[in-house]
Amino acid sequence: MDKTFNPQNIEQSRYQQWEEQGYFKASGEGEPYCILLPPPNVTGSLHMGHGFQQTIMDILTRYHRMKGDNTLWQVGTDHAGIATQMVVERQLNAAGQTRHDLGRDKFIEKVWDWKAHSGGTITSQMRRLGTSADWEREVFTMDDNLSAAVQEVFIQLYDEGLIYRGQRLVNWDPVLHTAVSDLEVLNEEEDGHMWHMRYPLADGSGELVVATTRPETMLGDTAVAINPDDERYQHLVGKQIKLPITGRLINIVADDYVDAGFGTGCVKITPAHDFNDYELGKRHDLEMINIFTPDAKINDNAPEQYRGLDRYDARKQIVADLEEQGLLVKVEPHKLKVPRGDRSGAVIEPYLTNQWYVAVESLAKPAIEAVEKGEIKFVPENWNKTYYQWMYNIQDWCISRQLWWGHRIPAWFDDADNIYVGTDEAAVRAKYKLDDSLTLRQDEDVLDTWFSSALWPFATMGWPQKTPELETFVPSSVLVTGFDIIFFWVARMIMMTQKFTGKIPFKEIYITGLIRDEQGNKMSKSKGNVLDPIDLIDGIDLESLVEKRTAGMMQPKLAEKIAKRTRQQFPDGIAAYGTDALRFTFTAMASTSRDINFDMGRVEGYRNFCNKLWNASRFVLMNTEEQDTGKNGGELELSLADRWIWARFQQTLIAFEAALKDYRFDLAAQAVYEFTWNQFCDWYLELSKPVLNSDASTDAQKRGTRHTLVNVLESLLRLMHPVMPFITEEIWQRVAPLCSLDDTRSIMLQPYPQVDAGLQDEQVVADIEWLKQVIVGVRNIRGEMDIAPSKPLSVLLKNASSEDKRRLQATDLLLTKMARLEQVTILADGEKGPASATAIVGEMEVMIPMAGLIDKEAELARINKALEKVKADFARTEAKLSNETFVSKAPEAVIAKERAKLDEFSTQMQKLNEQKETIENL
RNA sequence: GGACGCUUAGCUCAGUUGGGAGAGCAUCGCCCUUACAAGGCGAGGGUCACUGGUUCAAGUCCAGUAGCGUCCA
Repeated sequence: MDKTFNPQNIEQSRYQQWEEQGYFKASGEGEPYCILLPPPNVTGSLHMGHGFQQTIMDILTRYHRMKGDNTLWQVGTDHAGIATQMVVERQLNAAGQTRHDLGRDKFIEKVWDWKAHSGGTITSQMRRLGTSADWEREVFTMDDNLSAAVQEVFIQLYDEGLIYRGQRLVNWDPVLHTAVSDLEVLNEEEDGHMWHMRYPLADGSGELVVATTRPETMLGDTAVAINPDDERYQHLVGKQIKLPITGRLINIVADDYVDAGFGTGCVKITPAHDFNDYELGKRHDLEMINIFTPDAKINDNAPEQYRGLDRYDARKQIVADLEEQGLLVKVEPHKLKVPRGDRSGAVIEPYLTNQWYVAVESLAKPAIEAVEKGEIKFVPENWNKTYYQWMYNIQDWCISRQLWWGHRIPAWFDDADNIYVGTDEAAVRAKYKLDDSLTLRQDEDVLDTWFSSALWPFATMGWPQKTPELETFVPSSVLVTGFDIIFFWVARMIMMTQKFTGKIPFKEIYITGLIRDEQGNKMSKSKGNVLDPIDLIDGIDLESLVEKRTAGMMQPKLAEKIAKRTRQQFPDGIAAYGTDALRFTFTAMASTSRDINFDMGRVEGYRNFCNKLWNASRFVLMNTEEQDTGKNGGELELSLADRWIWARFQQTLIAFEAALKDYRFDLAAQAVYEFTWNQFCDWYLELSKPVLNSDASTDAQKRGTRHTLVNVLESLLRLMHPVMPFITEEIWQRVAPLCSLDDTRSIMLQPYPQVDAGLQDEQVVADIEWLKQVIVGVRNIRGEMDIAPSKPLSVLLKNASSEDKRRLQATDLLLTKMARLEQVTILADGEKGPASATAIVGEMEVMIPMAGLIDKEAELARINKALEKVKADFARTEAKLSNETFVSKAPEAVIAKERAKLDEFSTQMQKLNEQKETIENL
């Protein structure tokens, strides 16, 4: 084995073997356990959030597989309508073409070409993470069978009246020329202005001043609203305004929606271009005047001089015109929330169009109940509040998109715009008994990508066919995802799965935190703080990293800033930490918090942990390979240390499994880290050396220790395999032949370790803890007295009880070696011993005579420090116990514990005082 | 405006039904001891944001305040 752990040499070939051997497939035996991968965009590449969530899914998958469950991790990708269409369109544009030049069919062919060549990026990156998904079952949301499911669902919902077509105000992306759902719009605060404009009353009796952030929309105003309780304006209700520029007459209406304290208290109402105004307009039966083209240019409903102007040019013009007419009162700087499309970044325009909607109310009800009844549980539980809040206020879902790439809506229109829904034109004609002479045209639009994602839990299992998978893996076990798509996806899956299978889609929903940078900022291209998980695995040099972070930056200043920061933060680029270290980092950071600040220091720490495990394994192998490990029989005599490490392993296994059960991956990681490093490496390996290296050890003893070394390591590897698949497999392949195992193909196929009550032994644990205390006591004195670790010492034990003596006898060899002692002498009762530096272990004092070794002042200082600490402890405990209410009200056990503590502190104080006196008298 | 969350060591974070403040990294000493310097041994470091309440006992429960953040309107 190499002296240091080199992940690059092992990972990819191991993965290939696993995949080729078909180890990722469900066994078909045992309890079903299923995880659905939230399908990543086929255009996407792996980001830290994917890495994090997929690590967790893989831990659960590998764990349950080893536990013997019938485990399926269902993977696939999402066709990502807008994103994918944009990618391919951009390529066309670069070649001087548009999609319209090609036409719909040719364009879609191009998209499929693109998918065939570049669509596999994210799935190959997933493989680098070690994800053990069943790739043979990989699906794509545009596959034939999934498309059939989409059609089926659409048709059924339409036939039941749950899908309808209607004219509504939608979020319109004027760049992409499509409607988008509320969830695809990001509202961010931006600097803008508030224009105060004079609106004269029609009867010439005065004027109102309205404030707006969008003066250009005045061309579509159909009312001015005031609050009904606003005494300033009450008397004007019912009067009319003569709208400037257009000269149209509009009403003054009263509505609670208006906040009298905001702006001037008078609000211009543009029902066709604002969601609140739209609602208000419906309440007051106002006319809706659309003033924009699909490009957000002024249309023919506006006065001629503005037609064709872009909305922002129109704004300038209108403001100028108003000013000229003396109708502009003032302009103030104003911060406002600007809606932008999450794909295009364009300012979204509320726009009146015909769209398809799902009426969700009846679907939402059982979906809410499933969570209320506890059939579906959120982890952490608190997220159900977010879910309820959304579900109780759920709006009908706009599912049509004006795109080419996606599931085309299975609806046909005749010339009178009657709607016919069915799988294809022939089916439609048959279904509705239409005459052949009637011309039909199919709806041009496609469905929202999330519409197909919502069917994921059952469509991936073969629905609408009745398949065994549908029976076995619905509901799935747990959904691992981020809170950002509870609405987008989780809620919709629950609704659709219940509707079409009568079952819930999953039993638990584990909501992960969001990975941020080390300062808590969201990772984003524009901030230049994005980390690529693959770079953490393979490493990247500084220049490539800078290049990557600044590529395609439109603003040179920003690029410069990012480059500078990157050079500062990663002067040597990023080291290759390997997949296991990255996975362990994700695992250790998976606590209950909703934000996770990714700290590079921890990746490095866990890389070191991998190296530690690697080297510990080297040590084990060096001492067991080609030696008798008892695998073929022979007497095994287990030392105290051997029995101790087995007992500690049981504790670790229990803690690890309990943590996994609660989805506390951080605690699981901590348990395995602590055991491996602080118990197995720091103590057990050291404690095994005296046995292995001593001529006094019998064959049975050596065999026992070798057996323990190799078998504890083997069990430990299995325990941690779900977290760190590569390094554990690599080491296990060397270790397995030294154990009595029938099947050594892969650690993946091994059973998970089981708790063995027979190996739990509190007495042994206490004995070794005692030994550790004595050793640490001696080391302490060495450290603080500046005595070389290599110098052998003589030690006296004072006030040793029979238990201490028993333990000393049982651990004599270990103690001598580990503390580098040449002699251990037990003082007789009452014997004082020479002046010494002392460590206290329970009632016993471990003394190192000072003669020639120890500096009087230094030892006094040490004693004083210890005394002060004990005194403080004593005082606190004493105060507690002398409090009568404490003694009368606290539970017996607590009081007894306090009393015991007081005794302990008192003994320690007494001993320290004695020592102090002895040394002072020197 | 509504909902939710966070504030514990220099940094990143644990702290399970209330009962002697923890880890990793960083810092400071000493060590190239035959698994590991990506290491070993040891040390220092905290008014648990603030105020009040409940309790024998509060980092933990309750109320309020401040700061930060997320989502929804």
